[in-house]
Order: sequence, then C-alpha cells, then structure tokens
Amino acid sequence: MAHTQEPEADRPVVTRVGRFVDRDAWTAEGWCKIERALELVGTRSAMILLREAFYGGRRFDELTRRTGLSDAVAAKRLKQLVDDGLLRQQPYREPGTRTRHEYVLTELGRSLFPVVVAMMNWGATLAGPAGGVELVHAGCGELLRAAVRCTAGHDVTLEETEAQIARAKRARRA
Amino acid sequence: MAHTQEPEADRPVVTRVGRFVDRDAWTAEGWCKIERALELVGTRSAMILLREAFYGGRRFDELTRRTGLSDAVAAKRLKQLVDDGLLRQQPYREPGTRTRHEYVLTELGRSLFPVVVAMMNWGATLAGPAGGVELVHAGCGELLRAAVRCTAGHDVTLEETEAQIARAKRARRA
DNA sequence: CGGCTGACTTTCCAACGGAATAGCCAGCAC
DNA sequence: GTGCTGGCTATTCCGTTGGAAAGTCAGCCG
Repeated sequence: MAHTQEPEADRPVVTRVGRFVDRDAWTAEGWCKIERALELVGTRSAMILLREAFYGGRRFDELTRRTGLSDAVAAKRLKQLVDDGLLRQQPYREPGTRTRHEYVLTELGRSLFPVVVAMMNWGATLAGPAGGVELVHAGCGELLRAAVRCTAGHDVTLEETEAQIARAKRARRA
Repeated sequence: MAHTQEPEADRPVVTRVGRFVDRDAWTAEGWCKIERALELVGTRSAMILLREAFYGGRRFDELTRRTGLSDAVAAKRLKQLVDDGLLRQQPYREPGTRTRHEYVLTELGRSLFPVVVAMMNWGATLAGPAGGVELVHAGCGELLRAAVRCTAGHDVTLEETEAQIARAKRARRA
C-alpha cells in the first residue's frame, strides 16, 4: 500500500482561527454539515444506487441488478432518496406494458458529483484489484479528480486551510 | 429547499463509452471504488472522528467529547481506523501522568481531504440551521470547494464526463 | 373475465452500529 | 504497597441495515 513513507509525524492539519481556537467555546451539536449529509447518503445502499444513477441507470430492475441489492432494500432506499429530493420519479411507457417510473437525478442529486468523484478517487488508492470503471473528461480523455479549491480559484492544501466558525450572515443562499 | 426548479428532466449524466456501453458485459462485483472506500469510512462514527482529526483533534478524550460518541464506540472505531492505516498512534506524555497515545492522520487519512470538503459542501446546501464550521483558504480567506477536474486541469461537468472500463494497464501507481 | 408480469411491500431473520453501564488495567502519586 | 485516573474493553440493549422469500397490486393480454 502506498502512503506509508512515514515522516508525516507532526504535519499540521487545518488551522483553527477566531472563536474556533477555543474548541470548548463551541459544540458541533447539529451544525456539522457532514453529519447532515450522512443522514441522507450515509448508507451503502444509498451511495451505490446513486453511483448507478450517475452511470445512467434509471429503471428499477437495472438499478437493483447493477447494484446487487435485493429489491426490498433497493425499493426502500429509492423511496427515501425520492423523499429526500435526490431522485425524482419520471413516468415512462414501454410499448405493450403499463406505465412505470424511472428514477432520475435531481439537481440536488447531481450536486453530489464531487462527493462521488472524491470517493472514487480515494477508493482507487486502496489495495484491491485494479480496473473497474473510471471517469474521464470527454474533451481530452484525462482522468477525473476531485480537487480542493477556494472560490477565488486557488488550489488549497490541507496545511493552507483555516477553520473558523461561520459568521451567521446570509442565512441560506436564497 | 433550493434545487427544485425542475427542467432537469432529461439532462444527461455521464456518457458510457467503450465496453461499458453494454452494461451487461460487465459487473461491478468488487471493482467499485466507492464500495471499497465505504468499507473503511462508511460509518457515521468513522467520518466524524476523521472530521475531528482534520480539525486538529488528537487525544482520546477530545475526540470522544467533540464528536459526542460514547467512549466505547470511539475506541472501537479509532482502533479500526488505526488498523486500516488512516490514523496512527503517537505516544505523548503529559507531566504527572503516564504515557498515552494521540491519534494523528496518516498520509492515507490526509488524502481523504477532498472527500471531507465535498461532503461539507454538499451538506451545507441542505436545509437546516446555517452556521457551523467553515473552511477557508488561509491565503485569501475565500471558502473552500471541492471541484471536479481532469488531470489536464480542465474543470469538468457531469455532462462532459465519460465512464469507461479501465484498461488494466499499470496495475497500481507504483 | 382471469392470468401474467414487473414493481413494489411485507415479514422474518441475522448482522451491525451505537448508547449506557460496568469492569479492567497501567502506572503515577502517595 | 494502595488509591486514583484515564483509556480502553465487555456486556447488554435497541434501532437500523440488508438478504430472502412470499404477498400484493395495477394493468396489459388473451
């Protein structure tokens, strides 16, 4: 396994600034965005159904077959993903059969793309059989990576990152 | 909730190319990098312990207290994360007490940074109380985002992405 | 009409995640 | 030595996840 050349002993992680310097001035209590995300996509079945949705899978039988999930679990999780607004049901009609529903990604579901790419990247660094599906830029054929950047466009490393408690301005992006 | 302006009806997701066009020519069976990642960080406790590690938390009592996990769960999950190589135990000695261990991120753990940032980004778009911790670029003070790029440096959207079955060349990056 | 089919839905089960509680144990203070 | 303390460890309990298998149900076909 890579990543074992060990002088990372005391490399810094993010720097805490402002009120966040005193960790005990503050508690994560319901504010953590990661926990909020995990409530919706924190299960194996949710993530791999979304993987299939990103790969273009839409129909119930395709989603169950390609994920290897039992139809009971797939149905339950798809229902939750629809309720949570990550997928939407769209009617379709195959000639000679009755109307059924496809599951398509909503904007909210699509906005998970960086998470999916980041997880694929990271999973690819782990030991295990090489191969599998890879994502490339249609324009140039190069592999995709999830990169951390600031809104000003700079690439940002972990060491260059500061963590602060958000000024509560602008409650939600309208 | 944002993301409900609905003409996303038939927007494409990734385009399958090569052998991957025929979905049934291939099965995910142990190849999916996301599933591989989830085996290590697929639990709530693993993710929020890592969150604390990125925020600079190192000691057992701090990690349990700041995550709100019971010490039993924290101990078990920390052990797993150490076994899996995401954290490493480092001895320290507080005057007047015996030697104890801090948990520090290894290179492998640090390489989860894009995943953590992507999940925070996505979680921030969900409904719920605004505020909490935010990450900024120390250089310019702008918020961090996880962006999807190709190795040639182009920003890549979901529509510009192609999925293919990896040519099995170069088994692991040496 | 009654049968068939695909998409769920329900029921039952084993395994797992996580909380609460109690117990253990190394080693410093005394 | 004894006691104390912090970091685990074991036990119990409960809710959730997920597999298997059977049941339901809409609606097209005959």
